[in-house]
Order: sequence, then C-alpha cells, then structure tokens
Amino acid sequence: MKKTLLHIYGRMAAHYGPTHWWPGDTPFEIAVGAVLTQNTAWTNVERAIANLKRERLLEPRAMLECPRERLEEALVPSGYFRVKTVRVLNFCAYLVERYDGAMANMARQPIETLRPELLEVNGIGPETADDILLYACDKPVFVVDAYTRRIFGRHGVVSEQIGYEDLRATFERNLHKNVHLFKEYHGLIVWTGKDFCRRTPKCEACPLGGLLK
DNA sequence: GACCAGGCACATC
DNA sequence: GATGTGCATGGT
Repeated sequence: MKKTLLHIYGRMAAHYGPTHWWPGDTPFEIAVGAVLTQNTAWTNVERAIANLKRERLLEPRAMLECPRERLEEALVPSGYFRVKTVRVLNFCAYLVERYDGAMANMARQPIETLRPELLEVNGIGPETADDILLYACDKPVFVVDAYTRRIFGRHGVVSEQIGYEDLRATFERNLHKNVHLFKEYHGLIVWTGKDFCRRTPKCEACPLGGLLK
C-alpha cells in the first residue's frame, strides 16, 4: 500500500507539477472557502469570496456583526446560500468565542483538540474540518473527498464503499506525516479528479490510466 | 433542459 | 447502521 500510494502521487506530480494548493490568501479565507465549496464548483465559490472581499466581510467579527441579509447576498453565487450563511456564521462564532477570532490562536492547539471541536460546529463535517486543519492550521491531516474515493476506488486500491475515516486512516498510516506532502497530494487528487474522474470519467486521458491493471 | 459539482444535517426505516 | 432528501447557483 505504501508503494502504491507513493507511486500514484508520483504519477500525478509528474503530470501536474506543484499545485500550491489551497487557493486562498489567509487562513480565514481558506476556512470560509472550505465551507463554501461544499458540493459546489469552485468557480462559484470564487465569486462569493470576491463579494466578501469587496464588502470587507472576510473577517470573523465583521461577518457576525453585519446584517444577515447582507451576508446572504454576498454568498448567493456559491449556492445553498441560506444554509452556508448559517454555517459560516457558526464557524465565526466558534473562532471568536474560543480563539478571540484569530486563526493563529486556533492553530496553536493540537489536532486532538481541534478536530473534535470543529466537528461540534453545526455545518462542519469531516471533510470541511480536515480542509481547515490541513490548509488553514498546517496540521498533518489527510483530506478525503469524493475524488479521493472515486480515484482510489476505481483503481482498486481501496473499496469504493470505504468510509471517510477508514480512507483517511489508510493514507495517514501509509504516508509520512508531512504537511507539505498531504497538501500537495490532496491538491493533485482534486486536479486529477476535475480533469478525468467526474461522474462521467475520461479515463483514457488520465495520467493514471492502466496504472494498476 | 438535464446533469453535475471538493458536503452536511436531519428524518425515517 | 443504512438510505433518502433538501439545500441553490453557474458551467457543460
């Protein structure tokens, strides 16, 4: 398994080069983007984040203090805007109450503290929590998403029915716990997934084509 | 005009 | 514990 995971990483890295994933200027922007991208194309998220920047709302207290409708309006392009407004506000409230609104304070805590805390926030599930831990807090957590299950399931590396935690554990057990590696690997999975592994896949052009056959 | 996208919570069996 | 449903926009 170790060799397989590294081999696939090598194939993807050779095809794409460095991804410098995640797109986002600050840890808070990354955290907000993680919520907004739930089941949504990133291009839609970009519009919403541009709105937040223009409205000077990309700051936890600013979001909490502004009228609900104004935040909703900014989030319209990202889809599910009513749900996501609540979810983003829940995260802001958590950040302000527990860490004085500072991602840097949050990032000083260990994973064992942060992960359960994040999962307690309504609207933050396993993937969103791990996005925030890895990309906004620089914690060595492997992020699993729909592409991860599809790519590694279709190639027979894991069962296509494998659960989130089992899949995450598979990567974390078999790779060096290295933040940079985890960031790049997930970024490469997203890029590969977008290009070749949608619900109607383009396997013939995939850099992993025939890899394990 | 249908199908799809980097989820999540909640209801129901 | 497994399965189904609502949530909404913009691109293909």
